[in-house]
Amino acid sequence: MAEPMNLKNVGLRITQPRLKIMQILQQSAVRHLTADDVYQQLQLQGEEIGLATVYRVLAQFESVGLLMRHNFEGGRAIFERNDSGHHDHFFCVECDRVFEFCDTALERRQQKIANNAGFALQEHAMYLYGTCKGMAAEGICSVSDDAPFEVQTTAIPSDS
Amino acid sequence: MAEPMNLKNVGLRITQPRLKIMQILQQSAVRHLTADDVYQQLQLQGEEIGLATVYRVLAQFESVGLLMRHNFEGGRAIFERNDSGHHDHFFCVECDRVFEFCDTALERRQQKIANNAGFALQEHAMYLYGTCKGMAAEGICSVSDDAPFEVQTTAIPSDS
DNA sequence: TTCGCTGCAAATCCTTTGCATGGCG
DNA sequence: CGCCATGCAAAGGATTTGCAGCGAA
Repeated sequence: MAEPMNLKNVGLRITQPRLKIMQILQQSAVRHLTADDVYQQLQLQGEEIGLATVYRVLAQFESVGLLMRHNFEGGRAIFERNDSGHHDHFFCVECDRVFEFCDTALERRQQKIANNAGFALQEHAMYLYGTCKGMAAEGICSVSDDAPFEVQTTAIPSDS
Repeated sequence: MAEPMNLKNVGLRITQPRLKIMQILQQSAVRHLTADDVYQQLQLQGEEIGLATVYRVLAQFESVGLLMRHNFEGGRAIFERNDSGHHDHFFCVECDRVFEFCDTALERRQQKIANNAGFALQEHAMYLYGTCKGMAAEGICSVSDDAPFEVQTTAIPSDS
């Protein structure tokens, strides 16, 4: 994966709108963006790219695996670049931010549940909803999307 | 919980539309319904209840805990009666059915992850995607929505 | 040049809301 | 009888689509 996000690699014609949108996705410190977020960024940069094109390009990027589309609560789709391996999400209902984590014990447990039930597990999505540390302590969110919170715990017994 | 779904118990005025909608929710073999599914059922039964009322009543039922609202993929809200305790969902990508399960070890693990990170966990949603037992074995789904598959495992070590 | 891509606007889909009427308590 | 609830229609927000012109290969 030397070139994780390359238009040629996925068979899409190279156009200005696609290049610009990809640039925004790659450079954004915030990993979780709505279509409108991308559109706003384009406008800030003076680009004359229509919202319809943003939707079309994001859908194309998703279909070739460059992006993942999430459907959190609230109805709007959230796009995330697909370059950092699997992880789950924590959504702060107070500050509306999305944090990421990955817990291998949790992953193993999911696999085991599927196995026990005779299900062939392909993938999963887990969303935790609650209040983040900063919101609870001071009424403001203290964690930025730039440095998303991560949990990588592995060895804690499940029945602790 | 002798009367798990009773309008009086939750302080809602008893009206025909609410009674009819509750009846549909209670009698439906399929536990996961969209607002339009409910509306279609009402029309089949010859009821003159507007779609707006369906949405309003479902929202009220949700706010008093009779229903849960899910936002699966696809943008439309899915409502489910809240009479069987918390559970997570397994989607069979072959037969498009939804199964339910609840695993306490998984629940504990989620709580622990949140605790470690300083998050106040309010709720969560977990969706496993894969192929169900029947599909894998015979090409048809062997489990009906009427008798949803359940996993209640509790004591399996997380590091198996 | 060719055919895919884009912008714009209109169309869809799902859901919510305003308002006058109707029905529960 | 007083209000809350409902039906209808219209508004709203997110996303998709039709179509003529533009641009990459």
